[in-house]
Amino acid sequence: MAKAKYLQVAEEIKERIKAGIYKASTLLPDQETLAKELDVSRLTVKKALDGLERQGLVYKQSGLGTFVASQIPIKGKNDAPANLFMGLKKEIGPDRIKSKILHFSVEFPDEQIQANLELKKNEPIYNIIRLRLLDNEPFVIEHTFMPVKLVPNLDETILKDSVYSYIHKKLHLKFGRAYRRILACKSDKYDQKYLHAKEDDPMLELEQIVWLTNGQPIEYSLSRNRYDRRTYTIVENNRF
Amino acid sequence: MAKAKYLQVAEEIKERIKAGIYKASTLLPDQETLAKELDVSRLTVKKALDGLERQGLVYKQSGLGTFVASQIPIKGKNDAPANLFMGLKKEIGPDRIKSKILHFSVEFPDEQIQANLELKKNEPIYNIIRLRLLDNEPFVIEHTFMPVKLVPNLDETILKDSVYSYIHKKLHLKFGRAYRRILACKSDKYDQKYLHAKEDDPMLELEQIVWLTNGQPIEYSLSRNRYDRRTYTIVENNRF
DNA sequence: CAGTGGTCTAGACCACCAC
DNA sequence: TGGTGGTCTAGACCACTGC
Repeated sequence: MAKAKYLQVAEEIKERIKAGIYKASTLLPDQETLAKELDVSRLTVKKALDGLERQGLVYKQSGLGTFVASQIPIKGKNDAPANLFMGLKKEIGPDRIKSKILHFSVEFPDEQIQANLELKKNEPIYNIIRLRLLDNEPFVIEHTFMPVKLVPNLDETILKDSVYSYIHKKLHLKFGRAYRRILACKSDKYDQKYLHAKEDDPMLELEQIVWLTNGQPIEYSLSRNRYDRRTYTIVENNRF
Repeated sequence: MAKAKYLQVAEEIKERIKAGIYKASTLLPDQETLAKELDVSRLTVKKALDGLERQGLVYKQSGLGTFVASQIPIKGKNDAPANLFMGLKKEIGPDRIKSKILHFSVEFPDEQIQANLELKKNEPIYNIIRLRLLDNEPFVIEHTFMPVKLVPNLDETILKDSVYSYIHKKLHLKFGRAYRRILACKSDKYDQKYLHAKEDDPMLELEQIVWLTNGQPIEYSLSRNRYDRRTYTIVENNRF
């Protein structure tokens, strides 16, 4: 089955913006015209534009039309979108990311993990600590907890490769939603040893719970970044 | 004019979840049933549920139904949603927030501000630094730049009260989208003096550009928080 | 006033899931 | 196989904007 029409339409319009056919701060053709040209209904065009508006690529003004949004001037090289559902390998590229396993065990969950992953006390979890290297430089320490029952047969090979790809492609599970918290904190011994953070260097931490589309929590994790290597970004639209 | 039906429906369903009529991890009535009960079309119900799904309150499974999402177990007292379009006064409550103006001037913008606010070099800006106090305790330092042409007649009274409320209620301008960056950094003299941060205390900074619904940038700002007083949270859904 | 996007409807067909 | 949500259509009316 092909992708939904509204996604194809969104893709097409996105391409045209990228290609410069529709230029920044100018009007797009109106929804009716686009609908006729692309041979879909107006509602399908609107749905596509709604998606692009949420992504910040266009904005609409009732009574006027739909405009291409201006470029964002403060993009930085350490920026990472805070709303992604993918692993580092996919985000940055498999060639640039290497992983070193600092800890890998199976345990019974303590009370906090039981609550975060909705588990009973005798349902085992993986306790994983990985150092991720970007271009062979220490980058992030990821501390991950996952229920064994949802991710069977996890091993060192998968941990070195890509856990997310294993979950998606082998187990055919899909991520649904996530709750994330971003905070600053002081560096600990681990950060100093593995990320070469100094004692008075701040750390940027991302704490998250990820749920599958069927509502089951599959991951609770903490990612600790050096403050000079990572920033998190959010594109937000007031209309939704 | 009353609010759109799909927003009223969303509100109604939200209330029922809060009231416990629909309980966590259980099925909602199907869309057709809800549509009949609330006397709207099925599409209107779906639109309402889409909104609630984006907010993380429910999740849908094709073929099964719509479920009430489980409670989030890691909510903390310093959590602030990273996707809000409102001032501190409205977020936390006007009684608990006080503001002290540390700096207020009108200037020509430097090159960075010109780029961030899409201004020419002779279009003046406000340069505002405010210390915000929560329950009379130092909380955030906000450094804000706004074009004078979009926000005329700004004065100390408004700065002490609520800039956002002035922009919305007096000037009738609406925020459209925002690009935000969250980062950790070291404390500077200002943080130490006004937020009583220690020299080796990390800071959590939010940098953002906010656009109006008509595409004009209205604000570039930096909010500096003590690491132990603020965390930013994001609810994200993989489907959108 | 004309043109734009926003909303809403009834009806149809499809994909997905449990049984 | 039956019931669920996902998509799509044609058509209608409304609200907002600039002229």
